[in-house]
Amino acid sequence: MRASSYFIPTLKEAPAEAEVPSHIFLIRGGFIRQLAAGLYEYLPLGYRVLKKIENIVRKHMDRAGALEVLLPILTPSELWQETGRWDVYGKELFRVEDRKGRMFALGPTHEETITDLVRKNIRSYKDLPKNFYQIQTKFRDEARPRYGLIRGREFIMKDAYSFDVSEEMAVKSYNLMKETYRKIFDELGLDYLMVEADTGAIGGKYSHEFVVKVPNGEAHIVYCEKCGYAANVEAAKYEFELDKLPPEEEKPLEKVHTPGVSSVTDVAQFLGVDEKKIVKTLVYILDDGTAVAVLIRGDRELNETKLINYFNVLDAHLASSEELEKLNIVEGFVGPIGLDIPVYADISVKDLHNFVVGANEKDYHYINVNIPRDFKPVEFVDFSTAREGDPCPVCKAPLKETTGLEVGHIFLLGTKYSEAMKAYFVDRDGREKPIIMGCYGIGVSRLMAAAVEQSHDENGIIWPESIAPFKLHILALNIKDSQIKDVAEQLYQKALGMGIEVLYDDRDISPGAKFKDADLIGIPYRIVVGKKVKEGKVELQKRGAEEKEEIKITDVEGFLQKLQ
RNA sequence: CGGAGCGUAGCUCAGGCGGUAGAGCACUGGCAUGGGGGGCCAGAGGUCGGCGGUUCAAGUCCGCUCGCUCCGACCA
Repeated sequence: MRASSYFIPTLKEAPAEAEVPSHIFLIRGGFIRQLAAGLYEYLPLGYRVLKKIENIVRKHMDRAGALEVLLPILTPSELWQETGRWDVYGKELFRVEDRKGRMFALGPTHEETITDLVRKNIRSYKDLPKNFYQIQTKFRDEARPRYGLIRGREFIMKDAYSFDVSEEMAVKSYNLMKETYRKIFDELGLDYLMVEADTGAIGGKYSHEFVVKVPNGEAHIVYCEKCGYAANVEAAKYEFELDKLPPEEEKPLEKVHTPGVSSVTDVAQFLGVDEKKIVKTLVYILDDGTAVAVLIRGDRELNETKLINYFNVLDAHLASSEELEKLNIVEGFVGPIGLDIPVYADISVKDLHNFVVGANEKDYHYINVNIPRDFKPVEFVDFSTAREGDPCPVCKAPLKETTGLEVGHIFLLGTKYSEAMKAYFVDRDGREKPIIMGCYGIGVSRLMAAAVEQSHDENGIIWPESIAPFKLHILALNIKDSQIKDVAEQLYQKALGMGIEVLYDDRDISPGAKFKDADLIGIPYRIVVGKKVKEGKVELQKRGAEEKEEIKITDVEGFLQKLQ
């Protein structure tokens, strides 16, 4: 491709709204442009990258035996009503009405549609297993689209759905996808982790996320370097035993005056005790309106996902001042003793002795509290958020913490959708049974951003070879110099003839501008044709590497062969 | 959805004290040049987000509205 007839509108300055490297460089490099919040246009260069990512995903999905389909983006509301998600999915669902008043959703994901297809066309165990996938534009009316391609309202996703006759077979399908995902992300050249995850609103039995390690990522991950355990903090466990305080003789319960002192730090300081001996009492309101108290040691953070899962609700929130008042609970001095609502305790409170809690009375705390002498929680549950340094739940080595960008998520769904939508098959024994499902997503357009987040420098993008828009960039530094032009032209034709994807910068602009653009665009290999042609030499460079290498023009062919 | 900020040339931004709009870069033509966004000359480009109000006069003041961004909540 000749740069002079191509379309790469690079920018010297980043648009004011771009904050993160992938957003800045994809816009500056002429890969994408923004149309509206969360909506992006893929320009020729950007679309080349996107297609490369798609094709790598497609190749590995096909090899795994998955069957590519294309489902309508518009999905009738009736299907969403069947699974209850028309209401549950909430405002994130883009809803549209046709001229007859029938409601549709712009598909944010396609469990309903594919399950409908399968229930209408699969009747027997002989038709299973099957795994259908598609690569398609998805729509989610995000409350807050941000960071360019990382969180858009319209984005490209690969979504796959497996259908099996038994849980055992479904696990096999799930594991096959797990391996397939590894191959995909390996080939994309990304540094990623596969982590245990929470299933969230999609539901199901268990799930794993694939997370690209980037600074300031949205996903918080803990992982163990020793045994390989890794999990999203939403789902992460840790081995609490190692962090327990030593046993103590029980002292008599005492109420102490603590005027205006209510935060853990303040109470610990005021009473001169370790934060680990202060127990926080958090009042949560579940989505059915029930209030529960949850105790957790002062140095630990509560994990709302664990709480929501334990109580098997869709949502829960910390009680507001008004809600506390209605319950007759004294804000800032809440404690388990004499509380009228059910009290649950995090495992961090188990075997804790002579600790401090609020006295349910303004400006008072109890000290030397002991279980079960002074109160008895309904149950001890793991409610706390794992963090760096906590012992690994598998091997007890200290956990590490990192942030990342979720680029893939796989779920073993079980029968959630097949039962709701009556997707049954007739088994070998002649009985009708629900199909066991799994679903598997990859954020294709987000991967483009993830690759840039992970691979760039201050001058621009450094594309992994597998997804670079072109493999080779030829710069003719002075196109008016006929010798330079002839040599560059020759090399370009030769590369084209060898089937190498090459971008030839034949524009009549200054050398500096060409170098800057080349760095910004980030094509892996570069041949610079300049003054040295007079000595029969050109320069080779690899994007991201400092060194330049001068080689004889006659030797370029050998270099090109390596790029084929 | 709560909080905050910003909308002036293609991009980055100035002008804010009311008096008919500017810079740098980009763009067009010309000249000189050619190894890291370089120089000189000339030019084109704007209903100052929109609607309404105050005023002799509004980019500037007031009200409403739309859009974009950031923090948080939320998020397969």
